[in-house]
Amino acid sequence: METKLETSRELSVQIAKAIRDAIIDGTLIVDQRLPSEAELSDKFKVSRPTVREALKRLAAQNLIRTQRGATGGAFVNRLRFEDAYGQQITTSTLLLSMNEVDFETACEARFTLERACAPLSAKRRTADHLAAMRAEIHRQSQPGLSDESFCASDVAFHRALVDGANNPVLSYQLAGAIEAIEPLMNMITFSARSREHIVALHTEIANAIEAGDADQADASLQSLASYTVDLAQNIASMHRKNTP
Amino acid sequence: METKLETSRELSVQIAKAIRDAIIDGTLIVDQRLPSEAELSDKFKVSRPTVREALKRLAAQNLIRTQRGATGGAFVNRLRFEDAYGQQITTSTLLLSMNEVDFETACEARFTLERACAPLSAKRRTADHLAAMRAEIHRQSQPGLSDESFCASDVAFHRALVDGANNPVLSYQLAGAIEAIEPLMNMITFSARSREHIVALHTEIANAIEAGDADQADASLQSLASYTVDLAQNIASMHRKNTP
DNA sequence: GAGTCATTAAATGTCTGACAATTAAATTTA
DNA sequence: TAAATTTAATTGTCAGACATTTAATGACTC
Repeated sequence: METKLETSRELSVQIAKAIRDAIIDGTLIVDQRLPSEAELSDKFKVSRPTVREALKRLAAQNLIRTQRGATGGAFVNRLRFEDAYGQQITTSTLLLSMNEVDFETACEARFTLERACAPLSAKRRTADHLAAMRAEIHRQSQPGLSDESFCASDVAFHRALVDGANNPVLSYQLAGAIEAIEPLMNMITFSARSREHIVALHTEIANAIEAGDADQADASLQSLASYTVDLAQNIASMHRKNTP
Repeated sequence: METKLETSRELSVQIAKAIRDAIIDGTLIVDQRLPSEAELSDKFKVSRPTVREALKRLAAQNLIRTQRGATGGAFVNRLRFEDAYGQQITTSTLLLSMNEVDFETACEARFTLERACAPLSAKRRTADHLAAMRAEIHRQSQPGLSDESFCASDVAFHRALVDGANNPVLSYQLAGAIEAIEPLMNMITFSARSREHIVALHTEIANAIEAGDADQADASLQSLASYTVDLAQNIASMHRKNTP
């Protein structure tokens, strides 16, 4: 582990950086135990609270985990895709809400990326992925489903589609794009008619994926994209009319 | 801000969660000042070090920033795309190195996503984006360029291509996919001949983007993708032969 | 009156030292 | 041998203090 620190910035930041770098460059490997807090404060010549603040920074990024007790300590975490998903989604959600990205932009990003996955999914999807998609379509057809549940099912459908590409990196990257948009989608009220239309398009997509027809899947996804944007624009314009 | 805390987990985790929730649900809005550490420790009935550990967790996620001095304190951060890029790239890099994703998978994800951006970029790129791409091509043609610099320029070229789509959400999502692969690419030694080939393909792509020819851009990207994978596989098999 | 400089107060950053809680290993005991 | 107990190491938490930074306040000079 590198002991050299810059000057000027906060100590806990510098220490966190030193440890993070050691993890990234492989000096500290997965599941390896870091020195105890007392040893670290010796090593870096700072007090224990300062070391602890640094460790908390790393823990917040899932880079380390800590265990109490005799054989306890801080251990380098194996970053798992599921952990990273969570971070991705939190960050993406905040980005979308705080930067006030408009729905159209977010939607375009989502469907652009998703269409890119469709050909791979058409080739590689397993029966499980297809079953998951069909199950969500079925759920979406239930009358009396709340708008939130409908949206949640929509997200699940699209994640199954992306997972069908059988590329964990793609799934990871897409998770942010697909899930982060859910809060925005939740502002839409889905009429019975629009739900019907969406379910029909989902069915088209599932059929195309089942048949291995990438072009058809792409076309249906494109329809769904433009329909979704239209829907949002209608809602927005109606909203503007009602609250001038 | 919600004061209710669960039991059983660490206090600093619970406090961080309470504040994070307040930020996400809008109770605390951007640039708003949090109570001082002393007030927070009163409010949550914990000591100041514990509050500080909680704040460091949030700072590590760029959710808050702190300022010292008279009017200082912790403020809710407006999460900016550039901040998020950094997080994305760190996480993606770690994921790739620790999960030992093979080059082919990472490469497939990258080029799949990038090809999705190309049509948008062909339509919307500004002169600046095009100039950036040409500049990187020029850099890549310089003899005596180190492999690291060649890779860095490669990344810059592809980021310019993606940025040309003029969709910040896309740029954000792609940043991880493109940058995280650089460490893997750095393990490749580029011969003069392979550099030449890559530069030629880059030129094809730039020309297609300039002409607004999405199909040609896609085709060239596809060539580049398979060439890159081949290159990596040759290196890998040579490596296996030399170190049996 | 305006501008410059010192003072002050509030806040975070850091340190010291202590105790509590937890956990695995070592030790003792039946 | 096996169960119970003790022990030691480590993180979690606390209290109080001092250092550092920063902006606002007030005093002084021109």
